[in-house]
Amino acid sequence: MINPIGNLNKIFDSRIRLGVMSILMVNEEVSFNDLKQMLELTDGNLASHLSTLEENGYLKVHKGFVGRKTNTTYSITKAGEKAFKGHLAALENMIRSME
Amino acid sequence: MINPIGNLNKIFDSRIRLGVMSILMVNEEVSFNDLKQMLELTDGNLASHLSTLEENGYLKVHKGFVGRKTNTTYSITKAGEKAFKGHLAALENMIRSME
DNA sequence: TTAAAGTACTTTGTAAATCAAAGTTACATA
DNA sequence: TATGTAACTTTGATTTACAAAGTACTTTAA
Repeated sequence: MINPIGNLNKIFDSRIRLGVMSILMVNEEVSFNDLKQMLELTDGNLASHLSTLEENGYLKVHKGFVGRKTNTTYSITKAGEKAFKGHLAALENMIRSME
Repeated sequence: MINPIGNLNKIFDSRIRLGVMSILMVNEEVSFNDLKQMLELTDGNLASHLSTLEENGYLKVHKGFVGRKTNTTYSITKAGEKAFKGHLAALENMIRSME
């Protein structure tokens, strides 16, 4: 039998990174503050998970303004989309063996 | 918006515990060694994850024999089944928002 | 009858991950 | 001038994960 967890992506073991990705799959661009509120996180915690995702090439950052306030938004990359879909497929496979 | 990761079960953040549970959802009883081989783990690592699951009431242990060799098997409890299904439902909910 | 091997752990020690809180930089508004 | 907001980074503590070694018991092979 093949290891049923071997295809799961380690980056997505974290519930927070999983949450960020699932939000960015739906929404083209989401701001730092929106993510923070949706996921109920402290600044530091969110920032560190975002940088993990960014370092892995799963999302990209846009620094802009809303009026005169700084506004950082995040969006998923092609690689991120692929990785996330791959992870979901692996989860599905793992669970499909249940039938 | 409601926190999309709030309903995920922390016990199942671990890929290994997720793997154990998914195996035990299919198979009525699985031995320590079979789990070890299926998940490709060291004894200690598997044992510690199993005891976490046991402490949470998600699986139960049966100590028996095969021939004259000791043989420990594990099976899922009702609570474990419920928790696992709940986790999967939470994952699905989180992802369903993608459509 | 020693020796080697298997089962199912527990213990030990280290490394990695997680997180809150505080500090930081930069601009904005009162 | 002082307070506020955004988006971090740094710090430090706690938790988690893991491999490796050790343990207790039994079995099988030499």
